[in-house]
Amino acid sequence: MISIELERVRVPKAADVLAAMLREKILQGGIEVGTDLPNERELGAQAGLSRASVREALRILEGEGLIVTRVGRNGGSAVVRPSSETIERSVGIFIRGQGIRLEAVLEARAAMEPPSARFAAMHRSETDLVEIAKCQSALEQASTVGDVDGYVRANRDWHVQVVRASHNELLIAFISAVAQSVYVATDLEGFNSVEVRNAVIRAHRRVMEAITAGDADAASRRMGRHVGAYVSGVRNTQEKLNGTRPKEQ
Amino acid sequence: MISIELERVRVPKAADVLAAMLREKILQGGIEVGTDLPNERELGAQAGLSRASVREALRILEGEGLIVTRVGRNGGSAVVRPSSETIERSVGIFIRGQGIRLEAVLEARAAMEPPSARFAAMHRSETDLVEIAKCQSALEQASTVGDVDGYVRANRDWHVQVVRASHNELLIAFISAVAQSVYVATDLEGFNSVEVRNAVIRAHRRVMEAITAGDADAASRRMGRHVGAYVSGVRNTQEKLNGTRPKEQ
DNA sequence: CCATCTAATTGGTCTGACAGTATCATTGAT
DNA sequence: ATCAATGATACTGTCAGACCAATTAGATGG
Repeated sequence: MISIELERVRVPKAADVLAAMLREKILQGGIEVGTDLPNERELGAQAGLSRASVREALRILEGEGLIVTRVGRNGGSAVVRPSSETIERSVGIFIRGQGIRLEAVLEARAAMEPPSARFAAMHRSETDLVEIAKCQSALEQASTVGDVDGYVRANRDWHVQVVRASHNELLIAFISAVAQSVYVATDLEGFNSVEVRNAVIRAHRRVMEAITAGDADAASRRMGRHVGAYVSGVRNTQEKLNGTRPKEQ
Repeated sequence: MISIELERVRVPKAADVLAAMLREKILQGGIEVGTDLPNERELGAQAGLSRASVREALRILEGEGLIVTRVGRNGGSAVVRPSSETIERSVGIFIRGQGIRLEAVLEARAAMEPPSARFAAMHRSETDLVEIAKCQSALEQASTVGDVDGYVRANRDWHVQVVRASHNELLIAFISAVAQSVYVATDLEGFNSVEVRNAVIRAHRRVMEAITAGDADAASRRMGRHVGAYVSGVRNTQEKLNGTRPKEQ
């Protein structure tokens, strides 16, 4: 018997094939947002598949954030613009699933935020400034009242709002995803001290001044110092907790 | 008739509920990687749902990269560690779906790579250096031969390998995702010139020197100049193409 | 001991039915 | 004529049951 070079034959599932077809039609063919796909029975008839397979394909696309499905008359699947939510979900699962340490998450955030602040200083609109200021007010308010959870939430919102001002959709998505994970993982104890909270508030103010003035270098530098201090703070807290610095593996 | 304050009642789908339950069990309960879930019929019996609903739930988890499913005897769904692939997929869809311009993607990359190079200089292992050097060889090889596509691919791999050396899983995932999108969107024309290719090769060498020497500042600075030049290059090409700079909206 | 066949187990697919829900169309009262 | 109630309708959601296809454990035979 002769032996032929033959790679393992792929047998994709029907639903995967249909999902891939529809995905390309939506992304490449540029079906406008809001367009209704044919109903499930119709799709099945066109593709020569059962309704079960069609539903599986639609569920895949829904998971990818490409369609939404509504029940009832005139219901069905409509094309939507994929939002950053999908990225945020997958990043959250990645962080939890890989067991990524808070320190590493903060490190990634510390890497992305200074350049984001730079872009924010360059591209911010008036409404961006207003939105950032709103978060800052909420932050200061929560701090004086002593509402630690509200404070941490406002803190997250402030950082997200700053990167929003950069008008770079990818950085917005990445930092939103990371900020959310930081928020849920943040040990509130670290912000029980008034001194820490006030330091954060002052740092924010200085960053906001730079962004408002359009001073890109200052915005980047000050944000760098701010998030750097944040990382060190968390690192110290954890060292105190563990007694020793967690070893890199 | 009295009117009660009543928010719109949410009716989640059976599959969503089951998927959420299993997801929590996997992530929080910490089911070890490799563990087999009960088979679909068994899951259906336990949850009191039909096999169709169970399959839909499993498909959701598969889309999230939490399980893999195999057919055949001793097949079934096994828990896996979510990889960066899921992030890369959702980022790719986000970029295509939102119609994000190449310039913005490069901008995000330019924001993340200098700090990544800094971490690489701080944390790189010997094997990291070897891997980076391999990509550089492939790059130079492809350049001398004139294999433009191979050159662009090796270029992507080099950048991914550098961030790998940072040992920050999040930055690795983000930059891999972005680099892949840059790769597929890159206009090969821009690299037809030998001068451009040689400039890239020289820049890479200087970054590698800094990373090898463990000089974090130099690594960051040089990588910043490198990717900055890249962005400008693409921007100029597109200006030439459009005759004018694309307006921000 | 090894190759081969058989059978059991599991996911993949299909069919057909009914329930649940949101919208449309009609009807009836004012 | 206007508008609210009411029924018809067109969808998705869910179910049950069957069969096909792939894979492998275990029996069988050399």
